[in-house]
Amino acid sequence: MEPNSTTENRIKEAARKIFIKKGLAGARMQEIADEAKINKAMLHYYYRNKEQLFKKIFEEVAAEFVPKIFSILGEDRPLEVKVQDFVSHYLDMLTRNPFLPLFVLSELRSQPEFFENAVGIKRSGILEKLAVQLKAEAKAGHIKPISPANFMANLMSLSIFPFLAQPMLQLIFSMNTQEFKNFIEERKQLIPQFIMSSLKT
Amino acid sequence: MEPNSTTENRIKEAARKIFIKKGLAGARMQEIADEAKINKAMLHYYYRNKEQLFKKIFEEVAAEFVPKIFSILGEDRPLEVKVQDFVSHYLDMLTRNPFLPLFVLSELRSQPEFFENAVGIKRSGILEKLAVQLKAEAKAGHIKPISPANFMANLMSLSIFPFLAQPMLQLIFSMNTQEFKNFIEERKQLIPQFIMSSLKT
DNA sequence: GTCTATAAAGGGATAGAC
DNA sequence: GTCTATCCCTTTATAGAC
Repeated sequence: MEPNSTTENRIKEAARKIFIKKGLAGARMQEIADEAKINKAMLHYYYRNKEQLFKKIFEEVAAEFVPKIFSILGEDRPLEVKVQDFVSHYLDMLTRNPFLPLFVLSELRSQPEFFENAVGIKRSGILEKLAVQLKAEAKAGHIKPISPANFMANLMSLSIFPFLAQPMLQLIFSMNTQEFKNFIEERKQLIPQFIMSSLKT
Repeated sequence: MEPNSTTENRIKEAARKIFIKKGLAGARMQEIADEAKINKAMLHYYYRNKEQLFKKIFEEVAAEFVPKIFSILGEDRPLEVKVQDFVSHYLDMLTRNPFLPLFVLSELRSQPEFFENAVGIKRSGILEKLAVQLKAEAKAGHIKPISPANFMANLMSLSIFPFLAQPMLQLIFSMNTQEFKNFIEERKQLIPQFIMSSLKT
């Protein structure tokens, strides 16, 4: 068993696994209990009901999805370096947690209110810093002008979408799981190139 | 009521709406019946059970998601024109059906076998034509070399992801629904520019 | 804290009248 | 084809012993 194997930790790990795979509606309390190797009644002892257990898990997972990594974008470094760092770290994280984006975005659609707490990015000032840098670089003629929203949408799209569409991409391009991993690995180099080339004046 | 308001059509429209919003596990037969303004028993009369009703709907929706529009990419026209056409048409379709991508990709994760029939793209020869064109353009020095998988992944990422992440983007960038529509409208021009600039030699 | 047993609600499916 | 009534399995949640 795991190192920090208290009952509560086992419940959280099990719930995380099952909720991410099946979503709130598709998950079964019995399945979570089995995965945690405990009795179903214990779930209710620790977290009164399914909703509360889910809420707890979702908030933790959502906080990972819009992660510390975003702080990279607020640092005082050249744009290109920040893009490379962001893509590299984010793709690593998503390779370890490939189902995370679909889970967060799916549940976010039906439960938008869960998200507000989890997202620190809006209050962090990162976007403002990024906006200043994009404007400065454009004024200096280093890049084409671009809004922070479009810049971020492009960066996140190129990084996250392949994981959302993994089954479809594997089907269309006849990739097995290892080939998909190689594809992602290759994109760690390519995405920053795409982004920076598209901004060239 | 709708023009072609047979019972079967009303069931399909209602089921489509509810399944897309809640998914297979989250949808309730009662809710679909209410939406269609018929009795729950009628659902079972027309489609023996929930699974079959879902399968019918999913196949139709999946066929729209990897749509006729993809044939644009196989045509004998300049790359730039094809990209513009594709983005413009696809973003229009997604604006009319903003929940469609999340639905298809979510259910595809748990039911990959449903998709095989719906995807005509692999058998269509479009990818081969596209591969030839990308290779020729690169050899002629018009664009940087790029694999069809990366080209398609970029094109689909930039087009589809914003709809998947709509609630998150609206939250982070403080957009209301109209502003989001304007954002998408703007991207009809921007995405082809990004794509083509990133391929410039 | 942990278990067994069971209540209570939810929801898919069917029988049978019209 | 359409409805009402109902069955019955599944799943959440609780009671109560240890």
